[in-house]
Amino acid sequence: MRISHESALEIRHLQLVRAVAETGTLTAAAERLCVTQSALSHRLRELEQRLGSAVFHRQGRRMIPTQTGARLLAAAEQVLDELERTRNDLARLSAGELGELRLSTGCYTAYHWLPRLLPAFQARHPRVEIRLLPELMGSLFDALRRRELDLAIAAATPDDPQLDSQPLFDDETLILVHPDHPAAACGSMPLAELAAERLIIHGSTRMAYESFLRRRGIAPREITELMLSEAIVEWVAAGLGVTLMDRWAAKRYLDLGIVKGVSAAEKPLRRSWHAVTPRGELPNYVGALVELIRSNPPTLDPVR
Amino acid sequence: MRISHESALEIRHLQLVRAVAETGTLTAAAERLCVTQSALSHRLRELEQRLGSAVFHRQGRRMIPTQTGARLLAAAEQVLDELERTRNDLARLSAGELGELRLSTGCYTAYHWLPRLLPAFQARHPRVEIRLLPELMGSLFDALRRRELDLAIAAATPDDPQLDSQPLFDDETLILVHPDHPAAACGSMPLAELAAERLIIHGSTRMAYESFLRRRGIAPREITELMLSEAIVEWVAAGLGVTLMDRWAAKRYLDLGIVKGVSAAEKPLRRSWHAVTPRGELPNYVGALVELIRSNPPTLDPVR
DNA sequence: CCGATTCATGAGAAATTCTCATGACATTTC
DNA sequence: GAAATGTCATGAGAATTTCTCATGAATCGG
Repeated sequence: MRISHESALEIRHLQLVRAVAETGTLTAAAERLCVTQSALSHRLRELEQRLGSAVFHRQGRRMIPTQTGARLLAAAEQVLDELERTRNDLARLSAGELGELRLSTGCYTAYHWLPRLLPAFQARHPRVEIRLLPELMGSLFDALRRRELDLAIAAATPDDPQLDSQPLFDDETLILVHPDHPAAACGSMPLAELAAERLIIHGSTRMAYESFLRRRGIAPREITELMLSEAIVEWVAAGLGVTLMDRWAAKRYLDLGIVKGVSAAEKPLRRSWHAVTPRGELPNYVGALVELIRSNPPTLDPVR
Repeated sequence: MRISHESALEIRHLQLVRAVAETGTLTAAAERLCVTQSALSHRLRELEQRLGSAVFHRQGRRMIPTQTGARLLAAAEQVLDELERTRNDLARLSAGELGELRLSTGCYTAYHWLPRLLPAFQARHPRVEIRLLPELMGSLFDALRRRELDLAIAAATPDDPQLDSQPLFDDETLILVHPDHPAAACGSMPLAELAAERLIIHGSTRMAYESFLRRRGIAPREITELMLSEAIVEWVAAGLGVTLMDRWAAKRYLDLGIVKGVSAAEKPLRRSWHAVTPRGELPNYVGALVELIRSNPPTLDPVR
């Protein structure tokens, strides 16, 4: 059973107050609100009974706000305006014009190619804010499941019915060596030879590469971890070791000629990158960004 | 017939969003809002249908706001908080603790004695703002009828069923003369003798006094209008003429001895001041101020 | 003083919003 | 992995709210 309780102010009351205060009569307010005058009269009576005090003075045929009415009018303006703004924002949200896109790659890779795509994306979705989240609790996929993330770029595809995945682009991981390194001449290098090298590697990718090599039974002589790609390349260029780096991340340095990139001799180290999203309805701009990445896989060319 | 229309956001929806966002589940929210879980489930479904998009992600047994939900949550906080503030203010308004008291005397008289009463009034009604309105369209009584005024102090009582009136205090209007004036010695002066005098008078009271004298067939030799009581007194003290002034307004200058006050010889000029208010319910602090004035009629003594 | 306009009111219809009784699904526990 | 527990979803129908319609009463202006 539903108990009739001292229900508070309703939107309907605020609309009434504003319309009557602005038009000066119940009749005109009724027309504006598309109801009968009688309905508003009942509404007003109910409101005044609830409040226990008059909201309008009945001055002949005019309705003049009491002090109570004046305070209600102020509330009405504020509340109804906020609801109007909310309506607008929600419309833009569902049209995908407004929103937030929380993105992570779980490693440093996006820092290289994402900035190149942003101008094109922002041109199409000017009011969508892209937030690149570097640090997350647990794995990338957990964050997606917790809805703390809208999009993850990962080299692995998840086996989880709650997550959707689609391929973005393939890339080859090169071995970067000093130009005078023997492998530089022949253009490839057996992975096993890494055992004789010092491997210099980016901190954020260490785990991935280390386990990748371990699965092949390869243990580099020494692993040095640096947090800056440029520094890694300088070390390699100085002959202090070799590194593993995705082709498009390395391209800058290869063009400079200070290091050489060689493939793994057995077969190239290919990595397949995927866009992973939570299953279910997503803002359409998420799909738009994924499509933008797919159609403009990382290169150093400008994006149309 | 009532047409089912795309009604917008309701308070009820905002309460739902806030409660669910804060508690994390529909069930807990239902308990907080004192309805069944089923009711909230229906409400939420209806809201999502209206908006055309999900408000919460159903993540296992947790409800996580979507971007739409997040925007709604922001609106909910703002709107519900404003409604709470409104409730508070309305409660204080009807308790008379908060409000506005628009007061006018239609002439300058209140400037003399009202300030003396204000500290006592403000101590009892700290959040009531007194506004002294000097200029009004039409008469004082018209302003009351139009509800532009809460209280008028007038020497006349209105004959209008829409207005209430109650006596405040009586006062005598003195004739102020130069200490060497012949009337100063005997303490009174026939009104008729004003015909031989230059009457110096305050602009705001000119009309009242002039018609008062005319009704008695008295026309002063000359009338000079000044807008500052102090200036009027200085003129009288310089022997340039005489003036009419309420006793309590004149007391300051009488004490200084620079002018003398005498009564009308026929009988003292008594004026009966009244508090006039619009009929109907009034904030109780209006009555409080009237009572304060009645129990502390104008003197120059401090008010308890 | 009459006609036009306005707010108020009562009765009953219409629409909304709830509760109750379940079902379906996920998570935790043993 | 089955049972126990807790969650949201759903359909039907009751309870409540809120409206419309048909008037009455009061005010205003010529």
